[in-house]
Amino acid sequence: MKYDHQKVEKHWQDQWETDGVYRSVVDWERPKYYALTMLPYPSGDLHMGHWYAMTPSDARARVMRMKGFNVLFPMGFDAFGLPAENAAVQRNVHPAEWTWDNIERMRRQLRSMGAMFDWEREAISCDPEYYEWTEWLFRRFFEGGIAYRGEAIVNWSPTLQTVLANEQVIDGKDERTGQPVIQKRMEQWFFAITKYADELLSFDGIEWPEPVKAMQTNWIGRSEGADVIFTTETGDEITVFTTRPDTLWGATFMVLAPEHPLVDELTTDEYRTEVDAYRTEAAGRSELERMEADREKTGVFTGGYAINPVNGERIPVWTADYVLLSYGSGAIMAVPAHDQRDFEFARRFDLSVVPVIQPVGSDRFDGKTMPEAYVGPGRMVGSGPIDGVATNDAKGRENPSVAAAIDWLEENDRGAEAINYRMRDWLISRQRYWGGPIPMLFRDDGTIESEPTLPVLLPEAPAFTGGPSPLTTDEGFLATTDSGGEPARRETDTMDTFMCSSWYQYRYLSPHFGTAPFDPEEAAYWLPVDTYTGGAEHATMHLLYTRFFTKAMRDLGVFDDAAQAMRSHGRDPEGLFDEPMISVRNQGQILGEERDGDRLVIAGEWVDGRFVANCVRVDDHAQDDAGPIVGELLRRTERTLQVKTVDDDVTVEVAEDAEVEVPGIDGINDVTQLRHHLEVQRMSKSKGNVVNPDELVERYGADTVRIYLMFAFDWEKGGPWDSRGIAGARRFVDDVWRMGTAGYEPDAVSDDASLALRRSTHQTIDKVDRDMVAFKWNTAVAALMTLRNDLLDARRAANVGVDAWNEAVDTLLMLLAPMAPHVTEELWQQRGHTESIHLQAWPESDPSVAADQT
RNA sequence: GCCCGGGUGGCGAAACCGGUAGACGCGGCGGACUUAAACUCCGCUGUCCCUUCUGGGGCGUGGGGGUUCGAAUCCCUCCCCGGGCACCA
Repeated sequence: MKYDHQKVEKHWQDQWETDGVYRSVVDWERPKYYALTMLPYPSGDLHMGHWYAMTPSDARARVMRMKGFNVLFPMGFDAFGLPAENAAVQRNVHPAEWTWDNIERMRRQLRSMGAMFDWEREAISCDPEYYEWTEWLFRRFFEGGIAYRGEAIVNWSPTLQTVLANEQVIDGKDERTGQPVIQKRMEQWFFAITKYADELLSFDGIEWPEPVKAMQTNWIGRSEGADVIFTTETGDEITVFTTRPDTLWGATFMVLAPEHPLVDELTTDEYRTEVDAYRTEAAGRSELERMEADREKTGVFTGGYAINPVNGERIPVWTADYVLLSYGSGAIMAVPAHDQRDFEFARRFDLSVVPVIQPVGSDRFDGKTMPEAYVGPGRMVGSGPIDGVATNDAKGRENPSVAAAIDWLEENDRGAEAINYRMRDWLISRQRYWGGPIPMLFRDDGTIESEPTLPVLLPEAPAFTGGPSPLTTDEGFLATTDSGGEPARRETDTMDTFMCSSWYQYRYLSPHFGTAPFDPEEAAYWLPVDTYTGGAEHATMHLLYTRFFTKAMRDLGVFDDAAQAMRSHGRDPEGLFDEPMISVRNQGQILGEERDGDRLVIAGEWVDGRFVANCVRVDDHAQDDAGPIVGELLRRTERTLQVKTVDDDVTVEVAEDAEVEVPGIDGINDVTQLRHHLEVQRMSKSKGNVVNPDELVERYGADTVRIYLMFAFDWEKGGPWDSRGIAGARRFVDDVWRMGTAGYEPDAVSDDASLALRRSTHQTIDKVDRDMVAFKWNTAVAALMTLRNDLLDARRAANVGVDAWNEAVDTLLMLLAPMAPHVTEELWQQRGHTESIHLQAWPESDPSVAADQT
């Protein structure tokens, strides 16, 4: 009988739901395991990436369950956000309606996976019973001094009429829409994530991927050095941060960012016109231009002077846009002899260069002739009190010269040791409708208060135009009263959706709990999350924010009741609320299917028997006579292309300065884009290479899709989809089906053959167990396929005993159950077992059987 | 420029601690079944050379060098690909 996947999968999905097989309930008698996978945004349809991310996470959760853990594996939706508003504008449908429709469709698709989601824990961030508690956390953060109102130069998108976080701006453009972003000064709500910078730098006690830790460390950007106070001739103090206070004696000028408030004050009448012009120009310059590497330094003299606090020298103050207001104090001391940027600036504007480090064993630098800034070890010279002190490449106080300089600054009250971070406080205000309202109100006298009653519900909004948020004009929403009954106006901004997803792992515990963000009794048992799986693209934003949230919640006492409950159950809460997730695993990305090759039209000329191209164009519809060489790209190595033309394979060398045109890739292309275009295609609708999981599930079954996704790639790496390979996964399922359904009758039983099959069985247990724990799904499937092959051989020879055969088949089913839950359950029950295969104990290998025969 | 992760057959990949490179699958080739095709089944499949057809040998994990009895694996160096950060004081 042929395997009817549609019937079997439907049957078991219904049966499991009826039986409540996946309901997770607190049970202090059993060890817990909280498995979490990143919640999807309800964009419309579940795509292959969701399947790729979620099915191994589900398999892992199932393995842990068979190993005796009480497993929680919840699912929900990150449902606020801009796409819903865009849909409202484009299709005249309310964001709520669009979102809830999508959620309904995606729930159905998620069910077709056959995952062990506990749907009674489902949490949806746009549901009032969810965002009430996002608001509650905001209020708690406000009361606890974490949330504050501040003025900032923000990234304002004129297109979207909203402010964006630094993380959402790439190269001066909105990361999502690619629209330009300008700088604007506005009052906004911030979270003081920088208070936690040092704690966030520590990854003690958690097992996170090294690249994620490196990216977060990089992002936080801790630098050790000193704050030094300079005094201007106009009497203002300017504090500058420097990592090299030891080079202060070589500071020959100062530079302020063009936006720095003191620039105005310092500028003398003589230079006023020039400075104002420069500042206007700098303000108009896009972030992209300003960041452009290798750009020649620009700047102007303000006419003002400051006093170098270490030697009393009078040094000129310039303003230049290579100094950024957003880093440090927006002002620097410039030491051109020992900083390459300052050096370039000094040379350009003919400012003096005074070396204060002398490399051991070489001549003293001459400031007039040195060709570039010197950064390296040596001894301090011309540096007064720290003259002669050794200097090396170490950072901060580890470097003797830096330590000596800090000591001198502190003794003489001219500065102090300081630590600076690249990370800024988290700006959470969004001028949008479809988000959680910020629960704050403004009284007539300008004072601020948090909303006395939560939740603040989003009002029904009229038509969406894509302009400013409807909240700003909705009088019914705006007008309210403060705690004393006096009239007040509501905050119209909503919260960054990253806030919603920063604490959802806690709402999952008790999504309907009405008196706190989560039920302390549930939290006491389930927290923290044991394994979190998701994409590496969330390394710095989501994964940093959720760590910050957990630490802030801990400090504000949000976990106190849970800790109390833990103690009453005999579990020590010490350290359990410091980090949200013990271990994190990142999966790779599934790319679009590799195509045969692009058609290229190549122009150029023959040089010494090689064809050198000066123009290469990708055009899939090009005729054979469209150019000197027209054909399919076979291979590319560096600048050499193998091209298959109608009559021959031609080797083409692409000239260094050749023009390359690749459709769909903007900007200047070079020859590397050809390979990129050939092979590495993200799945996207515009490229027409999207593989729809629903169609595959219908044709091959969910189990086959799950097995193929786990088998065909190194999970942490991903790769291009190959539509042909899935047939092999289906053949495997069919073989398993036949072995599970057809009886086995041995012919001439041989003890050796029986033992060999048993050995294979127990070696497979070993291998699969190790691989599944290590998220090595591809080799786990390969091992199971090997056991399948051994079973096929055994059947053909009909020479193993029935016991060995049955042991092998049952083991194969149990080991496969986490990956292919439906077909294994069906076969398990057909083979006469009455309890669900998913409730069985994970097979254990007998080392004496598994041992290789010698 | 800096910081991560990679480079192994035609393709996806495997190789646990330095010990038979290429498991498993896809694709391909040959054969069986079929009127035919698909499905299914059997065999072969890194590469080159020799061969008495039984086998035998050379080469081979991006390039070059090193350590070692032995290197895909360790060290040095260079090249290439992917990702992140980038005038960060």
